Amino acid sequence: MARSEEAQAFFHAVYSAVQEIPHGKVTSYGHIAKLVGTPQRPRQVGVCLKHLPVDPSARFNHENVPWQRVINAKGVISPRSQPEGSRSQAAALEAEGVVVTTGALGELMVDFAEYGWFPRILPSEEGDGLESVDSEEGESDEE
DNA sequence: AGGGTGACTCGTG
DNA sequence: ACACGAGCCACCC
Repeated sequence: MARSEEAQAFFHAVYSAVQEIPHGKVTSYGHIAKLVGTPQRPRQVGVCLKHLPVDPSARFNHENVPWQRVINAKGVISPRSQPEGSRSQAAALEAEGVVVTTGALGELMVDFAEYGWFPRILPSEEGDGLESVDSEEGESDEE
């Protein structure tokens, strides 16, 4: 294996958590990090998605992991080295009914109040089952 | 083998 | 409200 078993477990946990995001909803890198029990590593969550295999035969790949449903804490589709990346993410989200708006600076944004998925994280799940309670959140912000 | 980069966040000033 | 700095750590020179 190229990666340490520890890192591999992290990748696995992240991909599994992302698969829990409901169709037509979005969450943040930071929230995924909390779901897998490593709240101080939202950045590594980005690394995992960046390296998500395209190859359909891989255990986790672009087809079975809804990578497009993860955006940053500001409600913006994170800019990449390649502009097309964020564009295709926006397209993938719109394809499942998510409205993506364009800000003054060209940022591709999603309204968390409308599409956000931020289930409460129970202490007993931390770094273990990584299952989550899907409570209808009353996230109020963004405007 | 060593250092820079980045699909992030949060605390400060 | 915006700019920085620190923490994080797998990848890629």
